[in-house]
Amino acid sequence: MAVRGARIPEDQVVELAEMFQMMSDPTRLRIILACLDAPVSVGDMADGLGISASLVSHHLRLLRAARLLQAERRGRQVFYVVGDSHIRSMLTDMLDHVAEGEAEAEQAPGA
Amino acid sequence: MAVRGARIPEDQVVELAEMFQMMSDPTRLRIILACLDAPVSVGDMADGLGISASLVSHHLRLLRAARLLQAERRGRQVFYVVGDSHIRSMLTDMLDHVAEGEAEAEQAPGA
DNA sequence: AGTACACGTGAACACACGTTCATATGTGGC
DNA sequence: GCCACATATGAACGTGTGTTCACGTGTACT
Repeated sequence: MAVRGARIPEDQVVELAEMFQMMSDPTRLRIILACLDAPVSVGDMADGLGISASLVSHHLRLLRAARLLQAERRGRQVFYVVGDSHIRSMLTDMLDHVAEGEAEAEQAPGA
Repeated sequence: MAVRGARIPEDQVVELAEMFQMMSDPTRLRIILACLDAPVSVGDMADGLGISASLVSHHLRLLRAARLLQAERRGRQVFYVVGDSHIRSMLTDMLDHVAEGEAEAEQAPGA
């Protein structure tokens, strides 16, 4: 039997995998989620998430390179937002999905 | 300013990150995509994707544990499918997304 | 210019991850 | 029982990755 997955171009699979990899780290995912609704400065992220500004900056570099976050200077601070609206809606959907899953698990314990 | 991301429960962020991590490896992502529409046996995946059955099995173990794929025995073969329809639609959407991106890049080269 | 603040970068470390090879488990037919 | 086939598992290896610490860059203000 033919495998459908093989028909999808390698490049697109790799690109998609790279996007997922950006969201595969809890710290980095928290950073992305913090920039979902409105631009947030690097310092506020560090404070809000309880991690060093250096670590935030390292992750922001990757997220910028992957075009998941857009940077904008305002004074001496830099604000980051989720650029792609498609990504934004996908993330909110996924959040609801895991929230539902947790609710079900609480409803039917032990299964 | 308050960071919205901090309000989301740690557990859910971690769980979501784990789901994304499952899709963050090209090989594993190809396996998932191969099981999008219909159940596929381990051997067919290995053949179709051009990788060893052992490697496929290793990845399938993770995907099973993450509840992304469901296993079903039929004779001496085991068939795997994407269990969650939410995940299925999310993946097809994401595939379209990257496909569009590639199309635009081809339309406006160099930018 | 010089100081204080916000952010970015580089090196180094420990750890996790994907892959391969060899071997085990399980299933169906003789 | 035995054999062939399909899938699963374990160990081992190289590589990638997240984090920390120290330092560099850049921007505003006096």
